[in-house]
Amino acid sequence: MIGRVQPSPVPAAAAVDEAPGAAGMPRDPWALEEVGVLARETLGERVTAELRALLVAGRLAPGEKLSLRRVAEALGVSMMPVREAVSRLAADGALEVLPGRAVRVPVLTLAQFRELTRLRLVVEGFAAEEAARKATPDQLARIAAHEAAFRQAASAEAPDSAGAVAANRDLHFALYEAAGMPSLVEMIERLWLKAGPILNLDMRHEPRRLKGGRAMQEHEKLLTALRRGDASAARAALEADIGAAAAHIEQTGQLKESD
Amino acid sequence: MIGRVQPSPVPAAAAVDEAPGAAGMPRDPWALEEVGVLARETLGERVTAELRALLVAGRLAPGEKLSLRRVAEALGVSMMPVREAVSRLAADGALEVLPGRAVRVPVLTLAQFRELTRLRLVVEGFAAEEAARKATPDQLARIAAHEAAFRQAASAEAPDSAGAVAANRDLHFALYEAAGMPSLVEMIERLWLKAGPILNLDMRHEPRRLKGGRAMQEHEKLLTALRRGDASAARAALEADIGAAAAHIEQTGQLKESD
DNA sequence: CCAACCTAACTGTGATCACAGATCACGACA
DNA sequence: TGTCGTGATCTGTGATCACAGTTAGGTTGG
Repeated sequence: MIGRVQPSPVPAAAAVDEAPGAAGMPRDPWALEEVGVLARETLGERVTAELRALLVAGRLAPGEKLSLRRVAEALGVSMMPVREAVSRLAADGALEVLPGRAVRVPVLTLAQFRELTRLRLVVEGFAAEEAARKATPDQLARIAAHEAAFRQAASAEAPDSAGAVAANRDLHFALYEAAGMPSLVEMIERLWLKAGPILNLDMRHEPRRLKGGRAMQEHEKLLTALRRGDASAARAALEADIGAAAAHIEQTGQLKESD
Repeated sequence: MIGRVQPSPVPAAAAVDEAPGAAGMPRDPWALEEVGVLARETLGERVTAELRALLVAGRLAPGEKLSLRRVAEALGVSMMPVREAVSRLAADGALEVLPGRAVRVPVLTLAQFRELTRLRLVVEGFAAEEAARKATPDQLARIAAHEAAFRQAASAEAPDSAGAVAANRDLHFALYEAAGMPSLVEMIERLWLKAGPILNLDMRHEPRRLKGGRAMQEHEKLLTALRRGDASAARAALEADIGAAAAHIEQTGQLKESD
């Protein structure tokens, strides 16, 4: 069910407020150069972003079926933008459309999950190395902030599972963006889109499980490695983090056995 | 212009002939299990595949503008499937849709091309290692066949540029599929989709340029490494192949300087 | 009481229409 | 002669309608 979608479908096209009215009297050419191109966000992109967020956050469970019409109704838009969004996500493998049936969140095979994990180790490990070499102090501070947020959310008396998931995601992607390679970040986003539903669904379900303690350790090692500019240590810490999470998922047995 | 699109737009829906008529009298249940689900290919997927093929083959030049209506007319379909195809390809970065203007093949910045090359070295290098470990004799034979085809097409008196491009693509992807990791292959396809237009447009333009000789050397080294199961040698050969091609592209100066 | 059929609701897919915005070319004014 | 305004044309985007296929539920026959 898509019922509990983010409750802000109505003010859809109200985000582009800074349109500078008419362009009458260009007396001050400097001011016009600073406004940027005011990127118009199409409805389809908006729906795509919405679904992506739900997927990486694990709020759409594997096997859950989606209906174009219901999603459209829930988001207050026509069926058209939803079709576009689903097309894109299906092309990425983040959703799958059964032949004549419905569109649903893919359920990963054990083999598929293991392949995904190996790819994450290769790609995200490379990103960690690169980030260790090129991260600026400002970026380091931002990563540290997310690490603190994760620690607080995960180690509190009443663990904030949603907050931990979000902080973990922010931490990782702050790291990856520090590598300064946009296409690499997109690549990793695609991997997370596929693995997100299981990974974060589980993390949301049992918040403080060994994932918590282990993740915090590795995050700390990662930070010190980044501060020293030690690429291989950063890679090792990140690989340990990914590996620990993957091992935990595997032993919960939420994965399909064969094809 | 989409004018010189593959000249087979008319027999579009004529490929799914093996529909077993009516399902009257299921006397032989065994036969029914073998037919598979006869994957119905939707029109949108067909158009997507068509455009993908054009892109990786370099038959759509960077900066070339596409029109949904013209592509639809050229392919003999409605505008709808083309929209879906363009949406998917745009999500992959293989096409880009300017805000209010048109959809066009992206023109890579020098920096973007270098990033893409680095990612290819990481990902395709990993695939080569994995293939060296797990390739079966049958897969090795297939790779060798493509290598022979490339050699013949590239070293002939009148070089067959289109054939060389196709053989090169087949060779590489036979290698990557030998790694036995489907998601990895998809990942590499996405990279080729982005880099294909420049890479193969150039290869098509000047067929026997140093790219030819160098590529054949590295392909040969790659094959011997695969036969020995030498993972690091296979990676080295592939990296040399990619690096040589990339260096050649850079020195032709077809890339935008900044953003 | 169980199984098989049959109907009604719902699925994604494709086509067509409507619309705001951008592009481009022609023509008028300075 | 150079430059700006202006209208026709074409762009992608979104909505609505139509359709074939599937699914699920209720009913009927055994």
